[in-house]
Amino acid sequence: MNMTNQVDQRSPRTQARIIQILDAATACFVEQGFHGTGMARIAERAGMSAGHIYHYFDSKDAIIAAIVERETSAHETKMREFHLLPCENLKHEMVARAEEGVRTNTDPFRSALSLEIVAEAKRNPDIAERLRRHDVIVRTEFARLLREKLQLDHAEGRVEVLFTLFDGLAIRMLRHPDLDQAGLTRFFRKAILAVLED
Amino acid sequence: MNMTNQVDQRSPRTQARIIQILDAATACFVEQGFHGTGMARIAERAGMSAGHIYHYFDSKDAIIAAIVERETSAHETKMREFHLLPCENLKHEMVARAEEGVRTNTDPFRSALSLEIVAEAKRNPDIAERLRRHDVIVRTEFARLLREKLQLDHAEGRVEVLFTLFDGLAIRMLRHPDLDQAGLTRFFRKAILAVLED
Amino acid sequence: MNMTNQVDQRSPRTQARIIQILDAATACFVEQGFHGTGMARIAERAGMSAGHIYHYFDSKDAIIAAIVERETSAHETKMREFHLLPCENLKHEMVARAEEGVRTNTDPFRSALSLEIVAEAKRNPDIAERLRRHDVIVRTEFARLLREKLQLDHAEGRVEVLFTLFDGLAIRMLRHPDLDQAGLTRFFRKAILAVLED
Amino acid sequence: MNMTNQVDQRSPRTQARIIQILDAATACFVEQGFHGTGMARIAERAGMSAGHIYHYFDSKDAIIAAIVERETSAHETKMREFHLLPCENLKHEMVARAEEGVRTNTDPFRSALSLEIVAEAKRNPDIAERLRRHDVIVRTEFARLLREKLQLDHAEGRVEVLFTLFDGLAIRMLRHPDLDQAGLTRFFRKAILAVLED
DNA sequence: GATGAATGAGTGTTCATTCAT
DNA sequence: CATGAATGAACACTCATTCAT
Repeated sequence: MNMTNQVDQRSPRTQARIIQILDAATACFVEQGFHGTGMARIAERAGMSAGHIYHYFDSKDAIIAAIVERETSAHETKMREFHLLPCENLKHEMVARAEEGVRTNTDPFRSALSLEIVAEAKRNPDIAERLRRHDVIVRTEFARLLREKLQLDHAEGRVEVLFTLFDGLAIRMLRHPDLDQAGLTRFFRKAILAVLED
Repeated sequence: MNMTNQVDQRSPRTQARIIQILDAATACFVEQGFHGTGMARIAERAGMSAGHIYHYFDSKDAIIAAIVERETSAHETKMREFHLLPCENLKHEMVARAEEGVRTNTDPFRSALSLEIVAEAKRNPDIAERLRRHDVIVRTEFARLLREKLQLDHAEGRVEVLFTLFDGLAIRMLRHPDLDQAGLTRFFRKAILAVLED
Repeated sequence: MNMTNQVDQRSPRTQARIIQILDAATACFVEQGFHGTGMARIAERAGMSAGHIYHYFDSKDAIIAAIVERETSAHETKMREFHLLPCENLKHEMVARAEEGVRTNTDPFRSALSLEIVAEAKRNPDIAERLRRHDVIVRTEFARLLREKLQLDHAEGRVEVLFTLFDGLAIRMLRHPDLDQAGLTRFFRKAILAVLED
Repeated sequence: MNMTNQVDQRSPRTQARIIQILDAATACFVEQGFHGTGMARIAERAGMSAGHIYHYFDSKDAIIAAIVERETSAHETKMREFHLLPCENLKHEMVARAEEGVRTNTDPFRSALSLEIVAEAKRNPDIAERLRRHDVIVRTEFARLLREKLQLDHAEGRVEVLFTLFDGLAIRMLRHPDLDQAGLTRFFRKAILAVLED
């Protein structure tokens, strides 16, 4: 069901190297953007030579593809947890999780990474395709949740608005880095509840 | 108070040239992104030589800065129109405008441009600063509107959520280009109304 | 009939630049081979920056392609001169020209260039194709000459051997740079005459 | 007198490894050229790791040097066989062997290898030197043969032309891969006989 | 004003070679 | 003996920017 959870055939050392590179690259991309980051800088931060990165990744593009894979994979796992929740009080549980989601998505690092991925998707069709495949999955599953567990009609439209809200946070943080999270969360909750209403 | 409304000292010809360049660059950036667009391409599209662009702009960065200026300026003007609306039925008028806003923000060209600017802000502090200055203005004015004309408390928090919704649309379009706009709009309206409720 | 003799649309300055680059590249390739020569060295020798070469040629490969074009073109012109010779004593004229050809093909620069092109053809299919197209032309024309003006049968086979002899000179020079040209020419003539005999 | 016939001090296993590497490298060089072949590819084809090749060869250059050594050595052995032939009918035997030589030298693999070596000699003085030392040997011996067994004067000049013919075949094959070998051979023979004539 | 020739620093990427294991 | 991780120098090529004309 989830190909990314396959047993990794690579040696522990190789896996560690890959994580080193991915972490270094993620940090660089967050700070300076994909195009603003040279392979040399990623290499330096990952503690290896630039040339050696090419033993693990075919190209710079392959690095961001792997980062996207890691992020979307984690996100899908998170989303899947909703299905395990009990039906009763699901709505309030969702609101609680949404509040946690606001905290996560307003984290400067996460929001910056999110934006960087989206920006790269704009000019890299492979990244765009990954993002869309991922979106289909979480969108469909989430709509099914609303339909089956909350007996809501027009689930797709509701999901679009909910996802729009969370997507918007990354840009919001960029425009207003010092926003009052408490004030935001208060009405975020109201908006979500309104979207989840009959 | 508004520097962008200063009488433009430049000759009409010069102004026309500048608009040519800005339009060409905007189109290029939307299609291929800021870093994917070379000065040569902008020049070609603007119908002049690459070198000549430097008579009007100091650098490539200055071009995107001018594009951002133009966009934020237009946006501020749009926002200011709300103050001219009659108090009665203001809420419904706002919802109506919001629906128009959804149409605008989901337009492929506008959403792409919006995203491109945001992406550039991530690595260009000058652009980020412009975006933030602009955000302060529209945020403050819009909050004042809610406070004074709709007698709403916690206006800042409400504004954050409203702006988050609109910002989110550009990303949403990227992730799900074929989304059903009608379904989205229906719950978008519900969310907005909830945020504007006492 | 000869596309390379079309009126050159390029400005004299551009033409001069192209010749500069071609001459510099030819010299470099002769001395250090195609793969042993960096763009920087060609640029230095041509008296311009490396980057600027790309205003005139799309790639390093395009440079060698142009060199091959220039060489084959000149060679075809040379070959075509045979058709203008009077029929009587044509055979002796050919032998005389052959002796001149030995001098040309044993010139260190020419033989080295010739070898470099052939070497490059081995791994660059585009170059190989150019060489083959050129060979078809000169081979066919030369065979026709033998057939029509010298009334020789099996003209193709004779041409192959004659061309083999001249092609061999470049390698011969590499293996024995100090060879006695007079001694060689003496028997070269005998071989040619034998091939041209009834 | 002949260093290549020294008793090989290396263990049979080592010798086998070296042959593996040499065969793999030869095949790679023929297919993709010396510069187009990476050590990784040679290693893969030889069935060992890239690093391990350096236990047997000091460098990539050393591999091609060894290939040249192997080729020239075999060629010298072949040439030496002429001395064992009876004097009578030697000329016709030589022509017969020449025809076999045409077949060998027009073999795609052999001609490609031959050209690759020559190309490498152009930029690697060590290879050039090996080729020249080898040429001195076979040239001298062959001239002695013509002088002593066929009573020919100007043996050196005759040898140059004969060798030029055989060297030319590799290039000829590149320029005209589909040439009619029978037609070529017919006049090849005539040329050789003419060169061997009093 | 307007051109486009020219620069040069910077890019991602390759690959022969080394060496710890 | 054998591996393959690791290096680093080299490479072709791009592009914003300048400037003589």
